[in-house]
Amino acid sequence: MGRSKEPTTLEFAILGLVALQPQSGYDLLQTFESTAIGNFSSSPGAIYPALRRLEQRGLVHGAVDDTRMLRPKKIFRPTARGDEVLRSWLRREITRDDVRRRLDELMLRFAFHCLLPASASREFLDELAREVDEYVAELTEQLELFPDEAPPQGRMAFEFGLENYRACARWARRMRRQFEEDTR
Amino acid sequence: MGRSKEPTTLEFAILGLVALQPQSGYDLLQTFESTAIGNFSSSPGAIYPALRRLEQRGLVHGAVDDTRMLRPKKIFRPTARGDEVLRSWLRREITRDDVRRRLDELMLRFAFHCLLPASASREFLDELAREVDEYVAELTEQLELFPDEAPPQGRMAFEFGLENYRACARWARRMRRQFEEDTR
DNA sequence: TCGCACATGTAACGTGTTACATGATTCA
DNA sequence: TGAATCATGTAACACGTTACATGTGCGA
Repeated sequence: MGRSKEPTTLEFAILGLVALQPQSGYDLLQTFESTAIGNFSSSPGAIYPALRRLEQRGLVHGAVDDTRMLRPKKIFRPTARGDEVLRSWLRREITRDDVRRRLDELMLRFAFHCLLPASASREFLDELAREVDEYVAELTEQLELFPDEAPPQGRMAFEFGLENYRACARWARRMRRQFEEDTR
Repeated sequence: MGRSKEPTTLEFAILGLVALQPQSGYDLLQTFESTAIGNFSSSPGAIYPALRRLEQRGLVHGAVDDTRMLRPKKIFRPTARGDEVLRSWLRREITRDDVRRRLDELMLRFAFHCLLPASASREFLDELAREVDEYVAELTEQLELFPDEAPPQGRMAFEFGLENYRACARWARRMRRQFEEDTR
């Protein structure tokens, strides 16, 4: 029963999906191919090995579903430990590095926040807005250091990154307001 | 003399940097650590092997700079073939898949567009705006298929992606206007 | 002479990508 | 009976990450 390693983003994605809805490897494949979650990789060559790793580490368990239809599927669902690992991932503090380089993983985390009480989503969005604001301030300072005589395209690409982070902060605040309305 | 493989994003980043300014592996390391380009990985363990691959494939060449200072550095610069490969990468048509999953690589490409005449940047930005618009339309349709009764966070995360692409299209058009002003 | 910045690497490891293999079940 | 879909995998390969190794020249 592996203590061991931090799951991959892909493994977390799979863990979250089977927590939302227990399903087989093939079902997962379909999901990855047909929905936006497919941005986190894809293809049997990644999914099946990831599933097996999760099973070896005791985070998911597959049981054969013999409500005979086509072929019997192995339906995976999180174990108690898997559920724990997933939830602690979802609640994990948002770091500067998450914002810097793993914004997509943060969004994946948020997508699974329906597994937690709404208060967790509120905290997530507050924390995100704060972290992103700080990072935007940092980037803005860096932008001012760009020499004016330099060719413009580098600066422009940088500005795009900055724009995205500004949009992220706005998004977080807008979503946050929706949670207030929903729970009042 | 390797014909051979498409360079990695990291390899293109390095190729572009030495095209802008010939430099040593260590200089590259500094650049990756200290600037926004560091979002494309980092650390000696990636840079040095990538440099050597580029050299083996004949895309860059390093010459020892013995204008004796500290230790002699090996200064890398693109070969004729490397320059060609770089430029054809910069001019490559923008695909849906680039937009879907490699927006960061697209921005890297644009950042190096100062190596090309301004007309290339205009074409790039026009093409990007068009491709992104189409993709936004596609995503908007998908958004409408989300069931209303589903938990909201998944939809919200999806909306964030959509927002980013809208911001991207706006950015492309704004930059495009700057190029008109600059060249009129 | 101690330590730090300069400068360049290498080895182990895990994981994702691509491409291929296999076999069951349904339907035309 | 053949094709398409369901369902699950495996093998080769390359790359990035992490961590470690090594040595030089300079200033305190």
